[in-house]
This record gives sequence, structure tokens and C-alpha cells, in this order.
Amino acid sequence: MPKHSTRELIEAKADTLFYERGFEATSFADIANAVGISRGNFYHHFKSKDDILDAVITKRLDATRAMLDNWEADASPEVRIISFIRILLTNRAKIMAFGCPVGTLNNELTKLNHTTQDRAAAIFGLFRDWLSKQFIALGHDDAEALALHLLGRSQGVAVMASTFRDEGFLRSEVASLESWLQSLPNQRTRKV
Amino acid sequence: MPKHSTRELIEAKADTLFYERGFEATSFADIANAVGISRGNFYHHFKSKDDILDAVITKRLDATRAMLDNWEADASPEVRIISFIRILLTNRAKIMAFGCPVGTLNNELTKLNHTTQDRAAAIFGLFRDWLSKQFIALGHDDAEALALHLLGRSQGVAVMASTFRDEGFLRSEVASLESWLQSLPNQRTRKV
DNA sequence: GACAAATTAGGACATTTGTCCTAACCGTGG
DNA sequence: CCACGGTTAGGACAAATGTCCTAATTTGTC
Repeated sequence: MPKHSTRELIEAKADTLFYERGFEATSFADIANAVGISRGNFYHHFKSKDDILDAVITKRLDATRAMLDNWEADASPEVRIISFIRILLTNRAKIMAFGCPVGTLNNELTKLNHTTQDRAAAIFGLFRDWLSKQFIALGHDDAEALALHLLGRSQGVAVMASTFRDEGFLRSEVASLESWLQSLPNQRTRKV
Repeated sequence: MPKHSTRELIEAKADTLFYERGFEATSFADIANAVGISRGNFYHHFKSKDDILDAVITKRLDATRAMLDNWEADASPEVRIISFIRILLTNRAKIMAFGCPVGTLNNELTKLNHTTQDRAAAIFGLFRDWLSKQFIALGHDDAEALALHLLGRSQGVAVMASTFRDEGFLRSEVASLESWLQSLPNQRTRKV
């Protein structure tokens, strides 16, 4: 089992294509072509297209957990939340081109009534719970509501930024989110 | 040309299906089946699938203009903006099931690099310009920024509400948007 | 170097897709 | 009653889809 096994390559390319074109619009031929293998070879690694989607979602869940764990090293809850807000800036090029990978996938799977919709929603769940934890650490009683609010704001930014390809809007909304965070009442600690 | 011409029926059913299943995931057979006509009959009314999409977007543009014109009858700019905010409540069942029709279509067409993406984005443009007008009437210099902000917030609510099927979140965000509107500084008139 | 297991290529397959064609059907006006 | 333009049904068509099978190749192990 080498580092870049075929299975991992398929997962990586499928991940990218599902993000940039959408799940339905991506065919086996597309993925096989991107990986550089034959279409038939696929079914040795995955039972079906849904099976690949499942693997991609698992991959995204893991990647999200790893990213959140990484942010956990930040000095204070406020800094951690700012790390979250700033992924909008970090990924601005891709977001303006394809929207938020989590939000757009959820949109599509919801419409398709796909069985994996719950697992895709769980990616949002990770963010929600992690943000909740940070808001609790800041002494907020309504931590989960704040987490959902922030998540929603970010999603809105992604949708509008990709629709109008408007980087100025994206940047000003990020600034607005950061000052919203600073202005929250009842904060126990202010270590920034 | 009767009131409910076949062409109009096709447009209506395609509109619904594009919203509830997505554009790519909806086939000619699906639409023909929903309308109750044969697949071959289609090409008498529309040149291609893209042609139907174009007609659906035109239909939505017209419907949006009509809705905005209707709200124009409201007493004050504030009430008009509240009319906008409350479509989240009015359409909450559909939004929780399928997301926002405008936002999700834009997501999909952006990914597909579809030629009609600009026209779909124009639906958002109608809302943006109309909201801008209201904020200008309220005496705001940054009317367009406020309009985009409000649009983005609404989109975020739609994404999160459909992902988690969370009506409580939707309702509390609508309340939050209304109090945000009330709290805006430098308002020239307060007729509510 | 031989052999079993894992991996791969290539193609077969039934369906479904968007598109297009032709023949039949309709209602209306002459 | 006929002719005619608009409308419809039904099916043909190639291409693409997801799935599956088989045979060849590679890989690792003894």
C-alpha cells in the first residue's frame, strides 16, 4: 500500500470534481480520465458512484476534524473563531469560483434526496459543535445559536461572492464578521 | 393560444423540477412525464434543454419583478424591506426542503459554467437593486453594501435551514434580521 | 524463479440521455 | 367538406451513463 494508492488518487480527484462541477455532473469517465486509469478499473476500488461519494464525505469529515484540531492550538477562543472566519479569505479564489464546498454539496444532496445527505450535513455539524465550544469558552449561554449564526453568515457570504464574483463584498463581510465577534456582550475573557 | 398553453405548462413544471431536483438531475423524460406529454413533442416548443432553462429563468425574473412591484405598495421602505425578510417565513417549508431557488440554481450553474449563469445571477441583481433603493430611501449612503449584506444573510439562513431542517433557527434569524434593520443608524425616516 | 494475490485494461451490457424525424391529429376558415 | 397550420405522439438515433465481466499484467512472497 503505497502513499498515493490508486484509491486515494480516485478519492482526491473525485473530491475536486464533485466540488468544482457537482456530484451529478461528474461522471465515472471524468474521474477515470482525471486519475488516468480505465473506467473498468474503478469497481475494484469502489462498489458504485455512491460509494465514492461516501468516501469523499469521509475524507472531508476527517480533513475538517484535522483543521479544527489545528485551530485548537490558537491562543484564545476568539483567535480560534477568527481562524474560522478567515477561511473565507484563504479560500476566496475557490469560493468565488465554486462556492463553499460544504454548502453546495449539501444543497445538491438535499435536492437529490440522497442517502448521504446526513453525513454531508455532519460536516456542518463539526463546525457548529466546534464553534459552540469556543463560544462557551467565551462565556456565552447561547453558544450554539451563535455558532449557527456565524455558520449561516459565512454561507451567505460564499453564495453571494460566487454569484457575483465579488471579492470586495467577501472582504467587507469578513471584516464585518470580525467586528461582530468583538462586539459580542458578556464575554468572560478577552485575551486578544 | 389558451391560458394554460402547453408551453406554459412545460415552463411551470420545469421550474418546479429544476428547483426541487436541480437542473442537471432533471431529464426531459421527467418534465414530459410531469406535464403529461410525449418526449418528442418537446422540440416543437423548445429547441433544447438549455432553451427551457432560459425560459424558466425569464419566468423567474418576471415573477421576481412582479413581487418587488407588489411590495412597492407597502407604506415605508422599512416595511418593504421587512416584506423581503419575511419571504423566508412564507416559504419556509420549501426552503427547508430545497433551499433558496435563486441561490441553489446559481450554485449549480456556476459549477456547470453554464452560459445562463449571468441571467440567473440577474435575479439576485433585481433583489439587490430593489433593496438598495429602499436603503437609499432610508437615507443610507452605503445602500448597496447593506442590500448585499441582507441578501447574503438571507442566503445563509436558507442554506443552514435546509441542511439541518431547522425551523427554529430560521425563525430566530428572521427576528435577528428585523432587529438589525431597526437598529441601523442614520435613518432619515421612521414611519413604522 | 514460481505462484498466488492484488491490480489493471478493455470492453460488453442495458439504460438513459438529449436530439431529431415523420406521421397522425386537431381546430379553424374557405 | 376540404385544406391547412399548429400541435401532438411515437419512435429512431447516437452518445453517454453506471455497472459488471474477463483476461492480462503487476506485485509481493516463498
